[in-house]
Amino acid sequence: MASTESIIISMQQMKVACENCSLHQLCLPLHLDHDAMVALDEIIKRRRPLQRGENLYQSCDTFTSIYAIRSGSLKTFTTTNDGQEQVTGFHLPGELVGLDAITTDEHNCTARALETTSVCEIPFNKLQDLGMQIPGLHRQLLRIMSREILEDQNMMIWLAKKSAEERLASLLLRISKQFSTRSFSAREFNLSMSRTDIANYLGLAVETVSRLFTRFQAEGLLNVDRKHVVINDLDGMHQMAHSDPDCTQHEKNSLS
Amino acid sequence: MASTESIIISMQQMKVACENCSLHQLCLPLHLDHDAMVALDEIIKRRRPLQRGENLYQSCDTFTSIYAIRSGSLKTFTTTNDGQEQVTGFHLPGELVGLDAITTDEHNCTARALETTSVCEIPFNKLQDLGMQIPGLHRQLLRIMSREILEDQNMMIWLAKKSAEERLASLLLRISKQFSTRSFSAREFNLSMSRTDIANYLGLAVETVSRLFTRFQAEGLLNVDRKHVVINDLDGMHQMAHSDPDCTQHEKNSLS
DNA sequence: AGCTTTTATTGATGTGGGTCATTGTTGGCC
DNA sequence: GGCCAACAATGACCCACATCAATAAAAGCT
Repeated sequence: MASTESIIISMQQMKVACENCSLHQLCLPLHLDHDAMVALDEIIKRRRPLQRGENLYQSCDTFTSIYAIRSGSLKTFTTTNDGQEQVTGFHLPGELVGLDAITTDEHNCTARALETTSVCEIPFNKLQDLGMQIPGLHRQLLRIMSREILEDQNMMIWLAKKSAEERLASLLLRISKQFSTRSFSAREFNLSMSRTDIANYLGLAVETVSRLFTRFQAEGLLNVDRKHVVINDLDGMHQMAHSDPDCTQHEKNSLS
Repeated sequence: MASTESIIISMQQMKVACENCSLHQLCLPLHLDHDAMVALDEIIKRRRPLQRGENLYQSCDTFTSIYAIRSGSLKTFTTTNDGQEQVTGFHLPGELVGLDAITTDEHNCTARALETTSVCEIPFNKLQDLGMQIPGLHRQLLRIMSREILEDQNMMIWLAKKSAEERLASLLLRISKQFSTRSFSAREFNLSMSRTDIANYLGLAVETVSRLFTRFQAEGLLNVDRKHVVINDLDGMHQMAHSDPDCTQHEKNSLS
């Protein structure tokens, strides 16, 4: 019995090794050799999955680690000084969170699971040490942060310039693209976040988001039943978002 | 005559050395020893100042360097696929620009001088090499990028949640703070950017910005004559912006 | 199951700020 | 100096989206 259990454990360990992880080219798209991968693997802490509503970290927590999302999803939000919650992002598998805390040594937002979510914890100090040994790792880290800056700037443009329908369409397309990158359907998925979170994130009222879903459905762009979304007309959605289909053209860069 | 000239040149060189630069704790707030400072100094290229309207780099230019602003100011902007210009930021002395290009190896926005502006060019590859030698430099770079992410996220919150008057008040306070950090007046300064740029950046119409200036003046918060601004009531401005006076609370972190 | 709480939808109404149009102001240039 | 181009200010009007209010439908909880 004990031996059976140990076999199970080792299989799980194998399964969660970075080298075998289907996401490793998403979270750290770096061509590491076997030894480097093992080294990276060794500093990563596995944790039990977070339940819906549980916090990965909270605002003002001391910064120690960044986190790669393996499955599930998170929202990050800050609380403004008048007590209002502001969602700063939704984070899907393959993304890193916590990068914004490096500068302050404490977290500036709270990361909360939107569903059962498992993450890899990467202690930042150890990652730094590893950067001394693995050439290119530092540069890769900078690349990832640079990409985050770029994405945030794109988000700023959306918020400054785009109408309600463009914002919602853009968000749905971003989610759709994320699913298809992970070999899931780009057309059919479940939203893990509430209408309130979506509205908050997009800077809109809940009612507006609700009405937009209804309208998109009336126009035949999608079918929606609560969290379940089926996009019928991806091209139409792109037109609605007024972004060219390949909205992430910067991802096709040739990695060094 | 030749000797006099060589003396002048060496004095200029001394003046622009990082070690003597009054901004070095702004652009790279790292406690480097003399040797490290000299090493950093050696990789930095000086260039002739940019004239108003000149581009430091353009969208799609190959990324080679990041730039620290010594004096003057820049705007960065992208051109959306329908040909519209979108200002993504105003950059004042002590700030680094070009960080968002690391991930793509080419620039994603254009940086244009709003007035006569001088910058230090820091070749990125050499900076990386230097990072191998100077402990803490890499971490410092990550810190700076992390801060940029944080600031962009704050900007996203403004755009998503704040009213027109809050946005303009916040921008004016940010500029005011920047001047006071450099030991200039926090109350009186000249805006280097046009109303159109301000409006574009804040996601507002020019007319709205114009009306807001008029209203702020009528309410006694400030006096404005074209580009010249005198803030009469800093506290009132902070109330208008609905941000606690120390809107950059994360900057008071104890650097390692 | 029945209760309460949370979340989503839909309609009626109001308003902040966009759009359009006009005029005033400043600065560059011949 | 006078002309022109860019920039700024102000008013009239309008619409996208917020707000308020009521209802419906899930989701928890005991």
